[in-house]
Amino acid sequence: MTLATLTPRQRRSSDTRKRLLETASGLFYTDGIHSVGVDRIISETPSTRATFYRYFSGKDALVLAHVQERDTALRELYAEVCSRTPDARQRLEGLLTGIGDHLCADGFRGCPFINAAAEYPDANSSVHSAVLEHRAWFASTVLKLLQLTGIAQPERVARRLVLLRDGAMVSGYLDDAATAREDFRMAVLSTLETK
Amino acid sequence: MTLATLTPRQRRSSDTRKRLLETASGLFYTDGIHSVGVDRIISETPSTRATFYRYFSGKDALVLAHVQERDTALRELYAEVCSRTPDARQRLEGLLTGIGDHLCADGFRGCPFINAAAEYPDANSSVHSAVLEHRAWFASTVLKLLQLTGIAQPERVARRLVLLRDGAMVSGYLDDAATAREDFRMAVLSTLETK
DNA sequence: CTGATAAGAGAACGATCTTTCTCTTTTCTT
DNA sequence: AAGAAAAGAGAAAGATCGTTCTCTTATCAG
Repeated sequence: MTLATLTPRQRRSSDTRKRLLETASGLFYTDGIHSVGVDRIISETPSTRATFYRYFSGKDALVLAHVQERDTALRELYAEVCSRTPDARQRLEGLLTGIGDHLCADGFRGCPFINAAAEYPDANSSVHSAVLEHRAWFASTVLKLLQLTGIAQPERVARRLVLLRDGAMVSGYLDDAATAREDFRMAVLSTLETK
Repeated sequence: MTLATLTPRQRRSSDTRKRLLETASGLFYTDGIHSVGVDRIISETPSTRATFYRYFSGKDALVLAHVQERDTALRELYAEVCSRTPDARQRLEGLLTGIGDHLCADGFRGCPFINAAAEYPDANSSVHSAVLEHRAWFASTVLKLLQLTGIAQPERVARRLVLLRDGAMVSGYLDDAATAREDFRMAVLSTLETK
């Protein structure tokens, strides 16, 4: 359903929901999920409790929407990269340098999926499952790119790159971000070198 | 102060505190810090509220003690490794294979420091600072070992190994642990190869 | 044995959090 | 213009959490 098919009332509704979700997602990311209460989300949107519970069945649904929204945002960002660069090798480089730049961006506080998984250890949790789904998408995306570039042992290299990405996310958050970016860049280069 | 210098009463006291801390540390690690209340810790120790607040000024102090206890435990574990193997190269290998094995151990739920940092993003927090302190110790430990082995560019290699460790911790938690161990092992080997 | 200290047991307070509810106002549709 | 849908405003219930408190029992020291 595109935006044009919506009535103005429905568009207003979806805007309200989007605003609530954006506020929540930002607060969840910067302050941690369990540390942010519904009251704070509502008071900072601005909106009201009744409106919030009209769009979300509860906080659990909001947290799940937060993780899924981050997931779709990254998928769309990657789709943009693909639309600009048809070459697989360039797509891969754009993806990896994008990750490195992300570490140094303002307000970077680590990987939202890793952080969410830390707060939701139960593998049966819908939030935890959403994290695993995103990770599966990312891993398969990297693998496909490597297969297209014709690199040797694409599965092994793909897992190595994902490992480096996770480490860079942690290091960019808890160590110096610029150093983490450079270390990640160097590690990626030596990984992609023919061995 | 050794155990022999304590009076029996003091020994009993420190046992009670230790029991409370061990229960809390286990629950914090497996279920997340904000998800575990004081009531649950007390009911599972077993102990009572009054006793708990005799040894800890509050939950914040308990959380900090949890992180610090994990830190000292790892430092002591490393000291044991050092006492067994005097060679720096063997110490490094013991440290790295120990990390890999740790990923596959029962009840592994990721790095307790990374997880704690996800729940305490405020850099001024005592918990967050304790995480950074542990990471600084680990990074300097790896660097010293590399310097003793006489490897080229020890700072660069040390940062690479820490990056791989962080990635392995995340992957061991959210992906297949055995695969993460093997990927970590291979990445370490290619990092330590002379280039 | 006696006093002091530690721990067990549980009530209770205040704060916070999630959720539900009612009432009013605004906005869009017909 | 009239009715319907959405959002604002705020009270309040119900649960949980962190904390403090009193009272009793067990244990060790002198």
